Amino acid sequence: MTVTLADVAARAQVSPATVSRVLNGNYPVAAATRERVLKAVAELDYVLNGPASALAAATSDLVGILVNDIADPFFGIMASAVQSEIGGSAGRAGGERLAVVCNTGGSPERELTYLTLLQRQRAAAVVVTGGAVEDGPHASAIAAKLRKLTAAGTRVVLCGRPPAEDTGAVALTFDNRGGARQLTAHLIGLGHRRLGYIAGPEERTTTRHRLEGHRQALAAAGLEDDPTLTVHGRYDRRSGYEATWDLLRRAPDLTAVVAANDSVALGACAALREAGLRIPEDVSVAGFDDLPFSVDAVPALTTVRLPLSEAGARAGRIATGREEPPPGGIATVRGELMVRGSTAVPRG
Amino acid sequence: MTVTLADVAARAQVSPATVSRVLNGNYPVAAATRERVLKAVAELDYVLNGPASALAAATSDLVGILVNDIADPFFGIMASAVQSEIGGSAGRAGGERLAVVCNTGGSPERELTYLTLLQRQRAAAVVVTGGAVEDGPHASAIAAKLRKLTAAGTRVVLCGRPPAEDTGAVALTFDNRGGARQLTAHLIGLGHRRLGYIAGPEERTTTRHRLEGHRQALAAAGLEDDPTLTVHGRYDRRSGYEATWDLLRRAPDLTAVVAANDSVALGACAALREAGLRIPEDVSVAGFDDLPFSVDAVPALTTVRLPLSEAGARAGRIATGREEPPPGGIATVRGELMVRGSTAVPRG
DNA sequence: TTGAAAGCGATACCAC
DNA sequence: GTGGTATCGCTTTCAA
Repeated sequence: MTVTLADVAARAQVSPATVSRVLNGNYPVAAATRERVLKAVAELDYVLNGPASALAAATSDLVGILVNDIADPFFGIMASAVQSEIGGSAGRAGGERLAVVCNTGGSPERELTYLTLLQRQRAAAVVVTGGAVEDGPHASAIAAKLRKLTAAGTRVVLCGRPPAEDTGAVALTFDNRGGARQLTAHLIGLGHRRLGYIAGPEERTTTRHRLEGHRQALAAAGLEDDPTLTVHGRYDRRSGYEATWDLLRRAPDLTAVVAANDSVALGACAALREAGLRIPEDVSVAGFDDLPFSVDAVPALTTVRLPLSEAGARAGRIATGREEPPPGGIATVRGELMVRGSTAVPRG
Repeated sequence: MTVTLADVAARAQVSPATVSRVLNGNYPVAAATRERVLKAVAELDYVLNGPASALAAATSDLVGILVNDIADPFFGIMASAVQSEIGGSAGRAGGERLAVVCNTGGSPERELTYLTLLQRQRAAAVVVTGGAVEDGPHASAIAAKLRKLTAAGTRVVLCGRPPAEDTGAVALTFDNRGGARQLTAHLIGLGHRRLGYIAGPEERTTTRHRLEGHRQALAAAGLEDDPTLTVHGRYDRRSGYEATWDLLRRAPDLTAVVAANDSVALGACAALREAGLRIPEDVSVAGFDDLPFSVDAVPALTTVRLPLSEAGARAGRIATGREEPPPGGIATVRGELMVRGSTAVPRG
């Protein structure tokens, strides 16, 4: 029924071993023989059997990419960069690697499930993106899994997530603390004194780090860290919308809102407009990530632009062994403050 | 080194066959035996070897999802829906299926490459999303590949792409023509007479269909189809931005712009604002897709909302055999016109 | 440079 | 309900 390597061998009048060698290209084969084999492959329309190949070779050419939310361009941009980087170069059996983008929905359980699935597939590499959940048992279960993966020869790269101790995983982390500090400091420099802060989910590392940076900036300016000005929510638009109404209720005198993420910032803008406030005349909005559409949505937005593509590309290269991991296995990638004319108009 | 099924069998004092049955759960096994096996699995921390399993069973639990641009939320939303639908139910070997999201970048070559890669992996199903390229040789090469996939038992579902003849692929198509007709008719109903149209890439099916719908609406209203009012570009923001400037140069008197896609619409808005025009007072903007962020970016946008999640979910269910394919293998999914208060203010 | 043959690890058929 | 075992298709020594 299906064409096998043996069929190709028969047709080309060579042994299966030779066909395998031609296909994998990592072995000397006489030019004439190679021609004959390639011809047979084409004529029979032969397609290598991936599972059989992976079984025999004890590795596959799958590369897993874990993302929290595939519908969020933040991850889409990173995943895209990783993928184009790993797909490019030649690998085994046909030269192409298959990138597997897995959507965890931010749930540690699904993250673990996907890691197991990739382990089962004997993935060549795994890139885990996005902030981690800081819950103890989950974190250690994931660390244990990462350890097993690296032990089995799978390269593991954490992209935009803090290093995992003793796992053998390489980490490219974003400077979330520093970025948030810069962002808030900029607003304070403009004259803002009452700043609302919309944070992400409580137990995430990104949430905590960004919040810490925000507080550092407040402290550095001698401003009080009024707890009523901080609201937690999810990393999405709706959450930003609701949190902003919440903030306006609690502190009608605020003049700026810092959002821990671009989607959240968009929701904040929607709420502000609905409340009859003008951006940036009445309230300045600032956010993290700087996704392309935010430029259109909020022309005056001030953001910290994270180098998603660069980080993703680098993660992809490290995952495929085309770039040396950073010394110590950890590198910190810094964001850039993007100012698009936000102004300070302390109200009242 | 690595733990195999045989090791588990030895430890549980049963045969490999029994372990396999317990793991796959599709065979009667005595409760006591099952317990013992599960215990051994846990103790040895055994992980099934996917490739070996796929080889022996002649199928894998991989499901491929092809998208044109993973950084575009349009595809992210669909992919997310497909994935959550296929991951949900129990399958073989552990109950989980692995969704493989592949980024083709809109290139037919890469599409073909990925289909081959999935064929090589003996994927259980493939969901191909987004418009197809209408180029003859490519189209037929892809059709041939789809035919081979279905012949090999892989379920193929086209989601948001026109049916492929005689391939055995199920098609869920969006009513792009009808949607575009509705959209343009709505604007005409508001009083607009000079409408710019920003189309997608020339050779795409979605581009052509949406443009046809637009023209049908113009014709129905007895309006001339001025070719200078139509501009082609890519399906992204930048393209919308450039095309809009182009349109404004050619036809300064236009009062509405229809964009073939949401990202394009955002770019159009940016250009209009930059040109000093107000939306919707001076120019009304209308678009396709209705992505979440567009609500914030362009509160007055009129769009055709495509049911991306529903279509994706349905594609996922069909791909996993949990929903019957539509009669004839083709179903048309209709979009909904979303009006957010765009107005007609014929200028001049 | 090429061929022969021994696995790789799980599945599923056939007995018992 | 459970065990034995041929088999899946390819890779990779080892020889020639």
